[in-house]
Amino acid sequence: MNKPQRKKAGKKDLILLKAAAMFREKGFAATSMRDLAEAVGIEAASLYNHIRSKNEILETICFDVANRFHTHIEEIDSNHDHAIKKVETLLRFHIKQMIENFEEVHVADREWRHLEEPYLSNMQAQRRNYRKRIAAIIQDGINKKQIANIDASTSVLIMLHAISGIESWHRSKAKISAEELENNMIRLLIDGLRNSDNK
Amino acid sequence: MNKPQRKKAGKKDLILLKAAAMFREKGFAATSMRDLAEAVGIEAASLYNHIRSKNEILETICFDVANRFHTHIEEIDSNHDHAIKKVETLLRFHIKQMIENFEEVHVADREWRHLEEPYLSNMQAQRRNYRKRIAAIIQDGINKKQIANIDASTSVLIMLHAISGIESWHRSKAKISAEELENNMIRLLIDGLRNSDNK
DNA sequence: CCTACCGATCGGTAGG
DNA sequence: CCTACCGATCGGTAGG
Repeated sequence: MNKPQRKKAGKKDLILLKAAAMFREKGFAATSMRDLAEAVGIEAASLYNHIRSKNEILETICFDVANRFHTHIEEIDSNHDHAIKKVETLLRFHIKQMIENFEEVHVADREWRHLEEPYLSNMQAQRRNYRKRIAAIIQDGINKKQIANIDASTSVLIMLHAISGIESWHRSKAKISAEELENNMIRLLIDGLRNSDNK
Repeated sequence: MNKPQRKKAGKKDLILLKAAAMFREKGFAATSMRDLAEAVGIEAASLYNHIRSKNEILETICFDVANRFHTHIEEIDSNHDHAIKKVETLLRFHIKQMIENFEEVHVADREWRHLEEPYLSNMQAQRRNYRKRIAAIIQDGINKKQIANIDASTSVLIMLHAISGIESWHRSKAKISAEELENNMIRLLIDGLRNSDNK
C-alpha cells in the first residue's frame, strides 16, 4: 500500500467524532484535550492543527445539530398535514436522530450551556424559538379541534425530554429494538394529544 | 424548640445548598471550590473544615436524594392501590420533588456520573433497581388488566425523563403555576396508561 | 505532527 | 477561619 486512503478532511472529522463520544460520556468540562488527543491517537498539541480550541469543537457539534433540527421543522411547517401527523413526523425525526446520531445529538442537548458568548446566547435563543414553534403547531391543532385541549407548553416539555431519555435506552442491556422503541414512544406520546372522539 | 428556626450544623448545610445550586447551574466539573467558597462567603481552604472533599459534597447530595425516593417507593409498594393510582402517586411525588427541591434533585439526576468508586457503582445499581421497581408496578398493572398493554420499560423511560424536564419550566419566563404544571403532566403521562375501556 | 514548555487554575494541606 | 503554598493538570503556543 502506498498511502492510507485519505478520507476527506478525515482527521478533523475523527476529532469531532471522538470528542462527541467523550463529551457525552464524561461531560465537556471533565474531558481534557489530552484525553481527546489520546483517543484520536496523536499528541494534545497536534489537535490544534485541526481545530482552534476546545470550545470550537463544542460549537461545531451544537450548531450542526441545531441546524439539522431547524431545517426539519421548516419542512414540517411548510406542509399542510393534520396537526397530529405533524407532531408525529417531528417526534419520529427526533427519535431517529437520537438513535442514529446519539453522541452528537445528546451532547448538543446537554452540554450547550458550556458554550461561550456570543454562541451561548445564540443557542439559547434558537432553543427557545424551536420550542415555541413546536408549541405553535400543537396550539394550532388545538384551535382546529384536531388535538385535545391540553397545555401546549407542558406537552412540548414532556415530548422533548422524554426523547432525550433515549440515552438510558442506549445504556440499558436488555434493549428492545430501535423500531419497537420508536413505535412505543410514539404511541405513548401521541395518545395524550388525541381528542376523545377520534381515539 | 426554644430557639426559632435555629439551623444546627448551619455552615455545612449552607455549603451543600450553595453547592447544589452551582452544580446545577454550571455542572459539577465546571464548578471550582473557589467559586463555591465565594458563594458561601469564606476562603476556599476554609471549606475543608466542614467537608472532606469536593466529591463528598456530590455524594451527600446524590445519596440524600436517592434515599428520599427509595423510601417513597417502599411505601407505594407496600400499599394495595390500583396500579394506575400507584403510578400517579409516584409521579406526583417526583414532580413535587422536582419543583420544591429543584437544585439537589436535578444535580442528583444529572451529575451522579461524576461520583467516584465505590459510590459510582452503588448509585448506578440503585438507579437501575429503582427503574425496575417502577416497571414492575406497571407490568403488574398490565397483568391485572388495570393498565393498557404497553411496553413498561419505555413508559418508565418517558415518565422519568419527562419529569426531569421540569428543569426547563423553572428556567422559563412565562411560567404556568406549579399546580397547573403538575396536573397537566399527570394528565398527559397517565392518559397513555389507561385501558380503552376505562378511558 | 512532535517536543518542550507557558501561565493559570485546580483540589487540597500545613500551620496557626 | 485565614495566609501561604503544594503538586498536578489544565488549555494552549512556539518552533521546528
